Amino acid sequence: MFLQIDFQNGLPIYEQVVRQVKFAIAGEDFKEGELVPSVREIARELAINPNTVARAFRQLQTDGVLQSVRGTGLAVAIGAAQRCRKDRVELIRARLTQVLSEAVQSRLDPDELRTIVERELSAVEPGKA
Amino acid sequence: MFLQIDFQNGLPIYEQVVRQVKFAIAGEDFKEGELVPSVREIARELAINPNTVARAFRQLQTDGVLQSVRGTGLAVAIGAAQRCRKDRVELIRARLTQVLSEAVQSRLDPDELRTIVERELSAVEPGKA
Amino acid sequence: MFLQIDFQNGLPIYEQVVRQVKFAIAGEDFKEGELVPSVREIARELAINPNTVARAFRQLQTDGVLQSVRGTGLAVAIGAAQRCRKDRVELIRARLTQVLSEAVQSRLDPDELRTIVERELSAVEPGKA
Amino acid sequence: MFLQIDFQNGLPIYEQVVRQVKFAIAGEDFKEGELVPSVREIARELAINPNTVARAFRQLQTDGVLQSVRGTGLAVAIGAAQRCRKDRVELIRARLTQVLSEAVQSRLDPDELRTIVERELSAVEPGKA
DNA sequence: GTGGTCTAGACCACG
DNA sequence: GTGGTCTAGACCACC
Repeated sequence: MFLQIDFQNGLPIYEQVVRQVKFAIAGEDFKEGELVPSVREIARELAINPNTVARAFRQLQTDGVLQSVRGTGLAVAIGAAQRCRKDRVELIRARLTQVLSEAVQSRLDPDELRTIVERELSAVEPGKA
Repeated sequence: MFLQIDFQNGLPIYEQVVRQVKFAIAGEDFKEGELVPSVREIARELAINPNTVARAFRQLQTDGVLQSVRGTGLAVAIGAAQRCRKDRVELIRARLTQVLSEAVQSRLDPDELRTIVERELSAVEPGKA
Repeated sequence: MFLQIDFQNGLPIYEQVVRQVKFAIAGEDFKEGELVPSVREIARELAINPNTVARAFRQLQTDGVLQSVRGTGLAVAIGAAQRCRKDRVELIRARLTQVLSEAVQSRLDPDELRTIVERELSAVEPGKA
Repeated sequence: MFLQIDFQNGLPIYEQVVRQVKFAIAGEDFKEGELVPSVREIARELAINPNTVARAFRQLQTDGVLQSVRGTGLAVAIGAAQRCRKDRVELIRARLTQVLSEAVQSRLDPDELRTIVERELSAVEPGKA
Protein backbone atom coordinates (compact mmCIF):
# COMPACT_ATOMS: atom_id res chain seq x y z
CA MET A 1 0.00 0.00 0.00
CA PHE A 2 1.04 3.58 -0.66
CA LEU A 3 -0.24 5.34 2.42
CA GLN A 4 1.49 5.81 5.72
CA ILE A 5 0.27 7.62 8.78
CA ASP A 6 2.37 9.42 11.36
CA PHE A 7 0.35 9.36 14.57
CA GLN A 8 2.87 11.57 16.37
CA ASN A 9 3.25 14.74 14.34
CA GLY A 10 -0.01 16.32 15.39
CA LEU A 11 -1.41 16.55 11.88
CA PRO A 12 -4.96 15.19 11.77
CA ILE A 13 -5.04 11.66 10.41
CA TYR A 14 -7.75 12.49 7.90
CA GLU A 15 -5.59 15.30 6.50
CA GLN A 16 -2.61 13.04 6.13
CA VAL A 17 -4.83 10.65 4.18
CA VAL A 18 -6.07 13.50 1.98
CA ARG A 19 -2.54 14.65 1.19
CA GLN A 20 -1.19 11.22 0.54
CA VAL A 21 -4.05 10.23 -1.73
CA LYS A 22 -3.53 13.43 -3.70
CA PHE A 23 0.16 12.71 -3.90
CA ALA A 24 -0.53 9.13 -5.02
CA ILE A 25 -2.84 10.45 -7.74
CA ALA A 26 -0.28 13.04 -8.80
CA GLY A 27 2.27 10.22 -9.11
CA GLU A 28 -0.30 8.02 -10.96
CA ASP A 29 -0.25 5.32 -8.33
CA PHE A 30 -4.02 5.78 -8.55
CA LYS A 31 -5.05 6.34 -12.17
CA GLU A 32 -7.84 8.54 -13.46
CA GLY A 33 -11.17 6.81 -13.85
CA GLU A 34 -10.14 3.82 -11.76
CA LEU A 35 -11.44 2.96 -8.31
CA VAL A 36 -9.39 3.74 -5.25
CA PRO A 37 -9.28 1.12 -2.50
CA SER A 38 -12.43 0.99 -0.41
CA VAL A 39 -12.87 2.96 2.79
CA ARG A 40 -12.94 -0.24 4.78
CA GLU A 41 -9.83 -1.63 3.12
CA ILE A 42 -7.77 1.48 3.76
CA ALA A 43 -9.06 1.69 7.31
CA ARG A 44 -8.01 -1.92 7.91
CA GLU A 45 -4.64 -1.36 6.25
CA LEU A 46 -3.79 1.73 8.29
CA ALA A 47 -5.46 0.41 11.45
CA ILE A 48 -7.64 3.49 11.79
CA ASN A 49 -11.38 4.01 12.00
CA PRO A 50 -13.36 3.77 8.74
CA ASN A 51 -15.08 7.05 9.62
CA THR A 52 -11.73 8.80 9.55
CA VAL A 53 -11.00 7.49 6.09
CA ALA A 54 -14.53 8.38 5.00
CA ARG A 55 -13.97 11.92 6.18
CA ALA A 56 -10.79 12.17 4.13
CA PHE A 57 -12.61 10.79 1.09
CA ARG A 58 -15.45 13.27 1.57
CA GLN A 59 -12.86 16.03 1.54
CA LEU A 60 -11.33 14.60 -1.62
CA GLN A 61 -14.75 14.63 -3.23
CA THR A 62 -15.39 18.28 -2.41
CA ASP A 63 -11.90 18.97 -3.76
CA GLY A 64 -13.03 17.34 -7.02
CA VAL A 65 -10.36 14.66 -6.82
CA LEU A 66 -12.61 11.66 -6.24
CA GLN A 67 -16.06 10.85 -7.57
CA SER A 68 -18.57 8.56 -5.95
CA VAL A 69 -19.83 5.69 -8.11
CA ARG A 70 -23.00 4.47 -6.44
CA GLY A 71 -22.72 1.12 -4.77
CA THR A 72 -19.40 0.52 -6.41
CA GLY A 73 -16.80 2.74 -4.83
CA LEU A 74 -14.90 5.96 -5.34
CA ALA A 75 -13.12 6.73 -8.59
CA VAL A 76 -10.34 9.16 -9.38
CA ALA A 77 -11.88 12.11 -11.24
CA ILE A 78 -10.82 13.01 -14.75
CA GLY A 79 -8.18 15.72 -14.63
CA ALA A 80 -7.40 15.00 -11.00
CA ALA A 81 -3.80 13.97 -11.62
CA GLN A 82 -2.87 17.26 -13.21
CA ARG A 83 -4.75 19.25 -10.58
CA CYS A 84 -3.08 17.37 -7.73
CA ARG A 85 0.34 18.01 -9.22
CA LYS A 86 -0.45 21.68 -9.64
CA ASP A 87 -1.86 22.03 -6.12
CA ARG A 88 1.22 20.50 -4.61
CA VAL A 89 3.55 22.77 -6.55
CA GLU A 90 1.55 25.83 -5.54
CA LEU A 91 1.57 24.81 -1.89
CA ILE A 92 5.32 24.32 -1.83
CA ARG A 93 5.96 27.54 -3.70
CA ALA A 94 3.88 29.46 -1.17
CA ARG A 95 5.65 27.89 1.80
CA LEU A 96 9.06 28.55 0.30
CA THR A 97 8.21 32.17 -0.32
CA GLN A 98 6.96 32.58 3.21
CA VAL A 99 9.89 31.00 4.99
CA LEU A 100 12.31 33.02 2.90
CA SER A 101 10.44 36.18 3.71
CA GLU A 102 10.74 35.38 7.41
CA ALA A 103 14.42 34.56 7.00
CA VAL A 104 15.06 37.91 5.40
CA GLN A 105 13.07 39.63 8.11
CA SER A 106 15.24 37.93 10.75
CA ARG A 107 18.36 39.16 8.96
CA LEU A 108 19.75 35.73 8.18
CA ASP A 109 22.81 35.89 5.99
CA PRO A 110 21.66 35.68 2.34
CA ASP A 111 24.72 33.69 1.37
CA GLU A 112 24.01 31.14 4.06
CA LEU A 113 20.48 30.77 2.68
CA ARG A 114 21.90 30.23 -0.79
CA THR A 115 24.18 27.55 0.60
CA ILE A 116 21.24 25.69 2.12
CA VAL A 117 19.33 25.93 -1.14
CA GLU A 118 22.20 24.65 -3.24
CA ARG A 119 22.90 21.81 -0.84
CA GLU A 120 19.34 20.52 -1.32
CA LEU A 121 19.27 21.12 -5.06
CA SER A 122 22.58 19.43 -5.67
CA ALA A 123 20.98 16.14 -4.63
CA VAL A 124 18.77 16.26 -7.69
CA GLU A 125 21.20 17.86 -10.15
CA PRO A 126 24.37 15.88 -9.61
CA GLY A 127 25.69 16.59 -13.08
CA LYS A 128 25.14 20.36 -13.02
CA ALA A 129 28.34 22.32 -13.57
CA MET B 1 3.54 48.47 21.16
CA PHE B 2 5.45 45.87 19.17
CA LEU B 3 3.02 43.00 19.19
CA GLN B 4 0.30 42.21 16.72
CA ILE B 5 -2.12 39.31 16.66
CA ASP B 6 -3.60 37.70 13.59
CA PHE B 7 -6.87 36.09 14.62
CA GLN B 8 -7.37 34.50 11.23
CA ASN B 9 -4.31 32.44 10.47
CA GLY B 10 -5.09 29.57 12.79
CA LEU B 11 -1.94 29.90 14.88
CA PRO B 12 -2.75 29.80 18.60
CA ILE B 13 -2.81 33.31 19.98
CA TYR B 14 -0.60 32.42 22.94
CA GLU B 15 1.98 31.07 20.54
CA GLN B 16 1.90 34.23 18.47
CA VAL B 17 2.56 36.15 21.68
CA VAL B 18 5.45 33.84 22.58
CA ARG B 19 7.05 34.23 19.17
CA GLN B 20 6.64 37.95 19.02
CA VAL B 21 8.03 38.51 22.50
CA LYS B 22 11.03 36.39 21.56
CA PHE B 23 11.40 38.36 18.36
CA ALA B 24 11.16 41.64 20.28
CA ILE B 25 13.86 40.41 22.65
CA ALA B 26 16.04 39.29 19.75
CA GLY B 27 15.69 42.75 18.25
CA GLU B 28 16.37 44.35 21.67
CA ASP B 29 12.99 46.06 21.81
CA PHE B 30 12.89 44.44 25.26
CA LYS B 31 16.34 44.65 26.84
CA GLU B 32 17.96 42.07 29.10
CA GLY B 33 17.31 42.61 32.78
CA GLU B 34 14.46 45.03 32.20
CA LEU B 35 10.82 44.33 32.98
CA VAL B 36 8.40 43.42 30.23
CA PRO B 37 4.92 44.96 30.31
CA SER B 38 2.46 43.31 32.68
CA VAL B 39 0.05 40.59 31.65
CA ARG B 40 -2.89 42.95 32.14
CA GLU B 41 -1.32 45.70 30.05
CA ILE B 42 -0.53 43.44 27.13
CA ALA B 43 -3.94 41.82 27.30
CA ARG B 44 -5.61 45.22 27.21
CA GLU B 45 -3.40 46.40 24.37
CA LEU B 46 -4.06 43.35 22.20
CA ALA B 47 -7.71 42.99 23.27
CA ILE B 48 -7.20 39.37 24.18
CA ASN B 49 -7.86 37.32 27.29
CA PRO B 50 -5.34 37.85 30.13
CA ASN B 51 -5.27 34.09 30.59
CA THR B 52 -3.87 33.82 27.09
CA VAL B 53 -1.08 36.28 27.85
CA ALA B 54 -0.37 34.52 31.12
CA ARG B 55 -0.05 31.25 29.27
CA ALA B 56 2.42 32.78 26.83
CA PHE B 57 4.48 34.18 29.71
CA ARG B 58 4.48 30.79 31.43
CA GLN B 59 5.85 29.32 28.22
CA LEU B 60 8.48 32.06 28.01
CA GLN B 61 9.57 31.29 31.57
CA THR B 62 9.95 27.57 30.86
CA ASP B 63 11.93 28.56 27.77
CA GLY B 64 14.22 30.57 30.07
CA VAL B 65 13.52 33.80 28.24
CA LEU B 66 11.70 35.55 31.06
CA GLN B 67 12.43 35.43 34.76
CA SER B 68 10.02 36.18 37.57
CA VAL B 69 11.14 39.05 39.82
CA ARG B 70 9.34 38.50 43.11
CA GLY B 71 6.59 41.00 43.67
CA THR B 72 7.65 43.13 40.75
CA GLY B 73 6.95 41.38 37.44
CA LEU B 74 8.75 39.50 34.74
CA ALA B 75 12.17 40.47 33.44
CA VAL B 76 14.09 39.49 30.34
CA ALA B 77 16.65 36.85 31.35
CA ILE B 78 20.35 37.47 30.88
CA GLY B 79 21.52 35.93 27.63
CA ALA B 80 17.97 35.75 26.33
CA ALA B 81 18.60 38.07 23.40
CA GLN B 82 21.28 35.90 21.91
CA ARG B 83 19.35 32.71 22.55
CA CYS B 84 16.21 34.13 20.90
CA ARG B 85 18.16 35.12 17.84
CA LYS B 86 19.74 31.69 17.63
CA ASP B 87 16.42 29.86 18.14
CA ARG B 88 14.78 31.82 15.40
CA VAL B 89 17.59 31.22 12.98
CA GLU B 90 17.61 27.51 13.74
CA LEU B 91 13.85 27.29 13.28
CA ILE B 92 13.93 29.03 9.95
CA ARG B 93 16.89 27.04 8.74
CA ALA B 94 15.09 23.79 9.58
CA ARG B 95 11.91 24.87 7.83
CA LEU B 96 13.78 26.00 4.76
CA THR B 97 15.62 22.71 4.55
CA GLN B 98 12.37 20.79 4.89
CA VAL B 99 10.39 22.68 2.29
CA LEU B 100 13.25 22.44 -0.16
CA SER B 101 13.47 18.73 0.43
CA GLU B 102 9.77 18.39 -0.34
CA ALA B 103 10.12 20.58 -3.40
CA VAL B 104 12.90 18.37 -4.73
CA GLN B 105 10.83 15.27 -3.97
CA SER B 106 7.95 16.75 -6.00
CA ARG B 107 10.31 17.38 -8.90
CA LEU B 108 9.89 21.14 -8.96
CA ASP B 109 12.23 22.83 -11.39
CA PRO B 110 15.45 23.75 -9.51
CA ASP B 111 15.88 26.91 -11.54
CA GLU B 112 12.40 28.05 -10.64
CA LEU B 113 13.24 27.51 -6.98
CA ARG B 114 16.39 29.59 -7.39
CA THR B 115 14.32 32.33 -8.96
CA ILE B 116 11.99 32.43 -5.97
CA VAL B 117 14.95 32.53 -3.61
CA GLU B 118 16.67 35.36 -5.44
CA ARG B 119 13.46 37.35 -5.68
CA GLU B 120 13.15 37.33 -1.89
CA LEU B 121 16.82 37.95 -1.22
CA SER B 122 17.05 40.85 -3.65
CA ALA B 123 14.71 42.81 -1.39
CA VAL B 124 17.37 42.88 1.32
CA GLU B 125 20.47 43.21 -0.85
CA PRO B 126 19.54 46.04 -3.19
CA GLY B 127 23.16 47.04 -3.73
CA LYS B 128 24.47 43.58 -4.55
CA ALA B 129 25.95 43.38 -8.03
CA MET C 1 -32.99 1.91 -27.39
CA PHE C 2 -34.91 4.61 -25.54
CA LEU C 3 -33.22 4.51 -22.16
CA GLN C 4 -30.22 6.44 -20.99
CA ILE C 5 -28.54 6.41 -17.61
CA ASP C 6 -26.77 9.32 -15.96
CA PHE C 7 -24.25 7.87 -13.54
CA GLN C 8 -23.31 11.27 -12.18
CA ASN C 9 -26.49 12.92 -10.97
CA GLY C 10 -26.89 10.89 -7.82
CA LEU C 11 -30.30 9.47 -8.70
CA PRO C 12 -30.41 5.72 -8.09
CA ILE C 13 -29.92 3.87 -11.34
CA TYR C 14 -32.89 1.57 -10.76
CA GLU C 15 -35.09 4.63 -10.28
CA GLN C 16 -33.86 6.17 -13.49
CA VAL C 17 -34.80 2.94 -15.24
CA VAL C 18 -38.25 2.97 -13.62
CA ARG C 19 -38.90 6.55 -14.67
CA GLN C 20 -37.68 6.10 -18.19
CA VAL C 21 -39.67 2.92 -18.74
CA LYS C 22 -42.77 4.74 -17.49
CA PHE C 23 -41.97 7.64 -19.76
CA ALA C 24 -41.49 5.28 -22.72
CA ILE C 25 -44.87 3.70 -21.97
CA ALA C 26 -46.51 7.11 -21.63
CA GLY C 27 -45.11 8.02 -25.04
CA GLU C 28 -46.19 4.62 -26.43
CA ASP C 29 -42.67 3.58 -27.29
CA PHE C 30 -43.68 0.44 -25.38
CA LYS C 31 -47.28 -0.41 -26.27
CA GLU C 32 -49.89 -1.94 -23.97
CA GLY C 33 -49.99 -5.71 -24.02
CA GLU C 34 -46.63 -6.04 -25.75
CA LEU C 35 -43.49 -7.45 -24.12
CA VAL C 36 -40.76 -5.14 -22.89
CA PRO C 37 -37.13 -6.16 -23.56
CA SER C 38 -35.70 -8.73 -21.17
CA VAL C 39 -33.76 -7.85 -18.05
CA ARG C 40 -30.59 -9.22 -19.59
CA GLU C 41 -31.01 -7.28 -22.80
CA ILE C 42 -31.57 -3.98 -21.07
CA ALA C 43 -28.71 -4.61 -18.67
CA ARG C 44 -26.37 -5.32 -21.56
CA GLU C 45 -27.60 -2.29 -23.49
CA LEU C 46 -27.11 0.11 -20.58
CA ALA C 47 -23.98 -1.62 -19.28
CA ILE C 48 -25.42 -1.92 -15.80
CA ASN C 49 -25.94 -4.77 -13.39
CA PRO C 50 -28.88 -7.09 -14.26
CA ASN C 51 -29.83 -7.01 -10.59
CA THR C 52 -30.43 -3.30 -10.95
CA VAL C 53 -32.73 -3.79 -13.93
CA ALA C 54 -34.54 -6.59 -12.12
CA ARG C 55 -35.11 -4.28 -9.20
CA ALA C 56 -36.57 -1.63 -11.49
CA PHE C 57 -38.89 -4.20 -13.08
CA ARG C 58 -40.00 -5.41 -9.66
CA GLN C 59 -40.89 -1.82 -8.84
CA LEU C 60 -42.76 -1.46 -12.13
CA GLN C 61 -44.76 -4.58 -11.32
CA THR C 62 -45.77 -3.29 -7.88
CA ASP C 63 -46.72 -0.04 -9.59
CA GLY C 64 -49.01 -2.07 -11.87
CA VAL C 65 -47.23 -0.89 -14.99
CA LEU C 66 -45.76 -4.22 -16.00
CA GLN C 67 -47.34 -7.67 -15.73
CA SER C 68 -45.54 -10.97 -15.65
CA VAL C 69 -46.51 -13.32 -18.49
CA ARG C 70 -45.64 -16.78 -17.23
CA GLY C 71 -42.65 -18.26 -18.98
CA THR C 72 -42.53 -15.48 -21.53
CA GLY C 73 -41.49 -12.18 -20.00
CA LEU C 74 -42.97 -8.92 -18.83
CA ALA C 75 -45.71 -7.10 -20.69
CA VAL C 76 -47.02 -3.57 -20.45
CA ALA C 77 -50.24 -3.67 -18.43
CA ILE C 78 -53.56 -2.57 -19.92
CA GLY C 79 -54.24 1.04 -18.97
CA ALA C 80 -50.61 1.61 -18.09
CA ALA C 81 -50.03 4.27 -20.73
CA GLN C 82 -52.72 6.55 -19.39
CA ARG C 83 -51.68 5.95 -15.78
CA CYS C 84 -48.03 6.73 -16.57
CA ARG C 85 -48.97 9.95 -18.27
CA LYS C 86 -51.13 10.94 -15.31
CA ASP C 87 -48.46 10.01 -12.73
CA ARG C 88 -45.88 12.06 -14.51
CA VAL C 89 -48.14 15.06 -14.81
CA GLU C 90 -49.05 14.85 -11.14
CA LEU C 91 -45.40 14.59 -10.13
CA ILE C 92 -44.39 17.59 -12.18
CA ARG C 93 -47.35 19.63 -11.02
CA ALA C 94 -46.43 18.93 -7.38
CA ARG C 95 -42.79 19.84 -7.92
CA LEU C 96 -43.71 23.02 -9.74
CA THR C 97 -46.03 24.06 -6.96
CA GLN C 98 -43.38 23.38 -4.36
CA VAL C 99 -40.53 25.23 -6.04
CA LEU C 100 -42.79 28.21 -6.67
CA SER C 101 -43.85 28.20 -3.05
CA GLU C 102 -40.20 28.28 -1.99
CA ALA C 103 -39.45 31.00 -4.50
CA VAL C 104 -42.23 33.15 -3.10
CA GLN C 105 -41.02 32.45 0.43
CA SER C 106 -37.53 33.64 -0.58
CA ARG C 107 -39.03 36.83 -2.00
CA LEU C 108 -37.90 36.27 -5.57
CA ASP C 109 -39.27 38.82 -7.96
CA PRO C 110 -42.59 37.50 -9.36
CA ASP C 111 -41.94 39.09 -12.72
CA GLU C 112 -38.59 37.38 -12.98
CA LEU C 113 -40.32 34.07 -12.26
CA ARG C 114 -42.83 34.78 -15.01
CA THR C 115 -39.98 35.50 -17.38
CA ILE C 116 -38.40 32.12 -16.66
CA VAL C 117 -41.73 30.40 -17.15
CA GLU C 118 -42.42 32.11 -20.47
CA ARG C 119 -38.93 31.43 -21.73
CA GLU C 120 -39.47 27.69 -21.26
CA LEU C 121 -43.03 27.69 -22.60
CA SER C 122 -42.15 29.66 -25.70
CA ALA C 123 -40.04 26.72 -26.86
CA VAL C 124 -43.18 24.60 -27.22
CA GLU C 125 -45.61 27.31 -28.39
CA PRO C 126 -43.68 28.99 -31.18
CA GLY C 127 -46.85 30.13 -32.96
CA LYS C 128 -48.53 31.69 -29.93
CA ALA C 129 -49.14 35.39 -30.34
CA MET D 1 -34.75 29.03 17.95
CA PHE D 2 -34.87 29.28 14.17
CA LEU D 3 -34.02 25.75 13.12
CA GLN D 4 -36.34 22.84 12.63
CA ILE D 5 -35.51 19.34 11.50
CA ASP D 6 -37.73 16.99 9.56
CA PHE D 7 -36.57 13.49 10.43
CA GLN D 8 -38.93 11.90 7.91
CA ASN D 9 -38.18 13.43 4.54
CA GLY D 10 -34.98 11.52 3.91
CA LEU D 11 -32.81 14.61 3.61
CA PRO D 12 -29.68 14.23 5.74
CA ILE D 13 -30.01 16.09 9.02
CA TYR D 14 -26.67 17.83 8.56
CA GLU D 15 -27.84 19.16 5.20
CA GLN D 16 -31.05 20.47 6.66
CA VAL D 17 -28.98 22.30 9.27
CA VAL D 18 -26.71 23.72 6.56
CA ARG D 19 -29.63 25.01 4.54
CA GLN D 20 -31.49 26.46 7.47
CA VAL D 21 -28.44 28.23 8.84
CA LYS D 22 -27.81 29.73 5.40
CA PHE D 23 -31.44 30.78 5.23
CA ALA D 24 -31.25 32.29 8.72
CA ILE D 25 -28.15 34.24 7.67
CA ALA D 26 -29.83 35.37 4.47
CA GLY D 27 -32.72 36.63 6.56
CA GLU D 28 -30.33 38.24 9.07
CA ASP D 29 -31.52 36.15 11.96
CA PHE D 30 -27.80 35.52 12.38
CA LYS D 31 -25.88 38.72 11.67
CA GLU D 32 -22.47 39.07 10.05
CA GLY D 33 -19.57 39.05 12.46
CA GLU D 34 -21.63 37.71 15.33
CA LEU D 35 -21.35 34.26 16.85
CA VAL D 36 -23.86 31.59 15.96
CA PRO D 37 -25.13 29.36 18.78
CA SER D 38 -22.63 26.73 19.87
CA VAL D 39 -22.56 23.25 18.42
CA ARG D 40 -23.62 21.82 21.74
CA GLU D 41 -26.47 24.26 22.17
CA ILE D 42 -27.94 23.57 18.76
CA ALA D 43 -27.49 19.84 19.25
CA ARG D 44 -29.36 20.06 22.55
CA GLU D 45 -32.08 22.24 21.04
CA LEU D 46 -32.71 19.94 18.08
CA ALA D 47 -32.13 16.77 20.11
CA ILE D 48 -29.51 15.50 17.68
CA ASN D 49 -25.89 14.46 18.07
CA PRO D 50 -23.31 17.26 18.39
CA ASN D 51 -21.22 15.55 15.74
CA THR D 52 -24.02 16.01 13.25
CA VAL D 53 -24.18 19.72 13.97
CA ALA D 54 -20.39 19.91 13.82
CA ARG D 55 -20.48 18.32 10.39
CA ALA D 56 -22.98 20.90 9.18
CA PHE D 57 -20.82 23.70 10.59
CA ARG D 58 -17.73 22.26 8.92
CA GLN D 59 -19.63 22.37 5.64
CA LEU D 60 -20.65 25.97 6.33
CA GLN D 61 -17.01 26.83 6.92
CA THR D 62 -15.86 25.35 3.62
CA ASP D 63 -18.74 27.23 2.01
CA GLY D 64 -17.23 30.41 3.49
CA VAL D 65 -20.37 31.17 5.47
CA LEU D 66 -18.96 30.64 8.96
CA GLN D 67 -15.54 31.37 10.40
CA SER D 68 -13.98 29.67 13.38
CA VAL D 69 -12.88 31.98 16.20
CA ARG D 70 -10.47 29.91 18.27
CA GLY D 71 -11.79 28.86 21.62
CA THR D 72 -14.73 31.19 21.26
CA GLY D 73 -17.11 29.81 18.69
CA LEU D 74 -18.15 30.21 15.09
CA ALA D 75 -18.93 33.60 13.58
CA VAL D 76 -20.90 34.53 10.49
CA ALA D 77 -18.41 35.56 7.80
CA ILE D 78 -18.44 39.02 6.30
CA GLY D 79 -20.42 39.01 3.09
CA ALA D 80 -22.15 35.76 3.99
CA ALA D 81 -25.65 37.26 4.08
CA GLN D 82 -25.49 38.45 0.50
CA ARG D 83 -23.90 35.22 -0.69
CA CYS D 84 -26.54 33.11 1.05
CA ARG D 85 -29.32 35.12 -0.52
CA LYS D 86 -27.73 34.80 -3.95
CA ASP D 87 -27.11 31.06 -3.58
CA ARG D 88 -30.71 30.46 -2.64
CA VAL D 89 -32.04 32.45 -5.56
CA GLU D 90 -29.75 30.62 -7.97
CA LEU D 91 -30.80 27.26 -6.60
CA ILE D 92 -34.48 28.00 -6.95
CA ARG D 93 -34.06 29.47 -10.40
CA ALA D 94 -32.26 26.32 -11.55
CA ARG D 95 -34.91 24.03 -10.11
CA LEU D 96 -37.71 26.05 -11.64
CA THR D 97 -36.08 25.97 -15.04
CA GLN D 98 -35.58 22.24 -14.80
CA VAL D 99 -39.09 21.31 -13.73
CA LEU D 100 -40.55 23.52 -16.43
CA SER D 101 -38.33 21.92 -19.01
CA GLU D 102 -39.60 18.49 -17.91
CA ALA D 103 -43.16 19.75 -17.94
CA VAL D 104 -42.80 20.93 -21.51
CA GLN D 105 -41.16 17.65 -22.47
CA SER D 106 -44.14 15.78 -21.00
CA ARG D 107 -46.51 17.93 -23.07
CA LEU D 108 -48.32 19.46 -20.11
CA ASP D 109 -50.74 22.16 -21.14
CA PRO D 110 -48.88 25.50 -21.07
CA ASP D 111 -51.97 27.32 -19.88
CA GLU D 112 -52.36 24.94 -16.96
CA LEU D 113 -48.76 25.65 -16.00
CA ARG D 114 -49.44 29.38 -16.14
CA THR D 115 -52.44 28.86 -13.89
CA ILE D 116 -50.32 27.08 -11.29
CA VAL D 117 -47.74 29.84 -11.46
CA GLU D 118 -50.26 32.62 -11.03
CA ARG D 119 -51.99 30.83 -8.16
CA GLU D 120 -48.72 30.79 -6.21
CA LEU D 121 -47.71 34.30 -7.16
CA SER D 122 -51.08 35.79 -6.29
CA ALA D 123 -50.39 34.93 -2.65
CA VAL D 124 -47.57 37.45 -2.57
CA GLU D 125 -49.03 40.08 -4.90
CA PRO D 126 -52.58 40.47 -3.58
CA GLY D 127 -52.92 43.99 -4.93
CA LYS D 128 -51.71 43.24 -8.46
CA ALA D 129 -54.30 44.06 -11.11
C1' DG E 1 -19.67 -5.88 -1.33
C1' DT E 2 -19.82 -0.34 -1.57
C1' DG E 3 -20.30 4.56 0.41
C1' DG E 4 -23.38 7.60 3.45
C1' DT E 5 -25.48 8.94 7.72
C1' DC E 6 -26.09 9.08 12.57
C1' DT E 7 -25.20 8.20 17.47
C1' DA E 8 -22.48 7.88 21.63
C1' DG E 9 -18.72 8.94 24.09
C1' DA E 10 -13.95 10.11 24.64
C1' DC E 11 -9.86 13.33 24.47
C1' DC E 12 -7.49 17.49 23.03
C1' DA E 13 -6.09 22.51 22.47
C1' DC E 14 -7.68 27.02 23.05
C1' DG E 15 -9.53 31.32 25.45
C1' DG F 1 -16.87 27.29 28.02
C1' DT F 2 -15.59 26.58 22.73
C1' DG F 3 -14.61 23.76 18.35
C1' DG F 4 -11.76 19.71 16.45
C1' DT F 5 -10.50 14.95 16.13
C1' DC F 6 -10.99 10.13 16.66
C1' DT F 7 -13.16 5.71 17.82
C1' DA F 8 -16.78 2.29 17.96
C1' DG F 9 -20.71 0.51 16.32
C1' DA F 10 -25.12 0.80 14.15
C1' DC F 11 -28.37 1.22 10.06
C1' DC F 12 -29.40 2.51 5.36
C1' DA F 13 -29.61 2.47 0.11
C1' DC F 14 -27.39 0.84 -3.73
C1' DC F 15 -25.04 -2.45 -7.07
